[in-house]
Amino acid sequence: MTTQQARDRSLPLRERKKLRTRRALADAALRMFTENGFDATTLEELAEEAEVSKSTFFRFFPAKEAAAIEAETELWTAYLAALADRDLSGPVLGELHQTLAAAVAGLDPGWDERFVATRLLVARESALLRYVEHYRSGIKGQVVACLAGKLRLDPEDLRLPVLAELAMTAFSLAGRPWIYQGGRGGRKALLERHQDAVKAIPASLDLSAPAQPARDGGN
Amino acid sequence: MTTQQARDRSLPLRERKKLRTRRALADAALRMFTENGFDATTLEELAEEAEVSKSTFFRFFPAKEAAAIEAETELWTAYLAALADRDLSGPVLGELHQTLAAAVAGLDPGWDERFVATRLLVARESALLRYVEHYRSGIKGQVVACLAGKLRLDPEDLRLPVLAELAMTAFSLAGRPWIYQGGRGGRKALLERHQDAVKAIPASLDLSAPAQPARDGGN
DNA sequence: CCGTATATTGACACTCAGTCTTATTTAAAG
DNA sequence: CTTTAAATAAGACTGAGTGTCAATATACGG
Repeated sequence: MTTQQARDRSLPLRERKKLRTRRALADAALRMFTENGFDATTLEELAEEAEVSKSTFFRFFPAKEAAAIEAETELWTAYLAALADRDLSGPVLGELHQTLAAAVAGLDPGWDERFVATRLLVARESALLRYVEHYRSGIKGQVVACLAGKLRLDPEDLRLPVLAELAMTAFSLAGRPWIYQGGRGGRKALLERHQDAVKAIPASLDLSAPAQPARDGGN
Repeated sequence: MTTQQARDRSLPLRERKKLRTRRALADAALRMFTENGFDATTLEELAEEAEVSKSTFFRFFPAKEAAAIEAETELWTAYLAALADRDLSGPVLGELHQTLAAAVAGLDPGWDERFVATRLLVARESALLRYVEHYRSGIKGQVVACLAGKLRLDPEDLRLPVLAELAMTAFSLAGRPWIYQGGRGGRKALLERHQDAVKAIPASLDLSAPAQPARDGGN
């Protein structure tokens, strides 16, 4: 289901075991939270499912929520790595868009399915939504720092967080309808939606209200 | 320190008491979390400081974090109210900017000071940061819904969340340096910074990297 | 193959946020 | 003053998250 590198002979036995445990916990979390609900699933049950103790769980994940969003984590980790490697040239928003697209293209074959399941779960469980928002905000901060370094700009330059925000927002918004269709069309379809969302950004700034709206309530 | 309407004779006694209790809890939270740290302050101590029981605390606030960010809550509540009342005409981003400025202008005289203290605390305590991020995200959703109604657009229109995000991001970014100067210049200075941040939005989209950067590492 | 240093783990105790129930108090209305 | 409805205090209870310690498994040098 997850990355197949757990049988990789290149890694020492100890590391392979750790990877397997981590995957077992993440898979169990996604499945059990989806089936029984986040609150109704206790950590002990989850740990027992993966045949480890509660203490071991916390050696792999900093919180109950974290185990459920591995697919999200893989995505943004790949994004940050791709960004660090990239030579930027031309409009930065476009570069961020391409970087994210490249990161998505390089993910595990099974990632699509897990990502859809993860985001459906997150949309249902507010505790997870909160956690993901905070996680993405941390990523955004790292993107800003990376960009400031590459572009030799003041890290306080307001344009950087705006761009980082827009790039991530566009992707997340693009993902929403894709997810509710069960990921139809695979990640190729996701990237097309992402493209559209990026185009919607300058269009947003041009959005105007009619000069004199009918004034009959509105909201 | 907080709103002075607690002695307002127009309100029934019971309501006045509730307001006083709420303020006592919010003030105690801001002060105690700042002095002793968020984790080191238990709910029982906080409740005892305000001379109520733990159960009462949870009748006023949904979480320990919520009591510390009343100033933030007042701001965005006023923003939503101002937006609901407003007739939109012209570029929407500019309208959101003006709406927020009007909301800030209408807040309590003591709000500035509490807001500075709140945001300094939030920046220090990651649990509070997480909570605020989630709170603002909920506000953003309400802004999108309100805009969709007023502009008669599909609530799924990607431009709406982008605009809502940009308006809030601009304000929060503008607030950062203002806060670290202790709110120097009052809310007038804050609104000037806000103005600059809004201007930085279209400038962000134009930001380009040099065609061939020196390629010497960067980050 | 064996013994030792070093991670990794399980078991357990502990704190505290948050929920729930019940009995008591207090404001408002008649 | 009495009745009614709301607010509150007190305290039991659940479960997440932390810290400690002993047991166990792994890597590694001989």
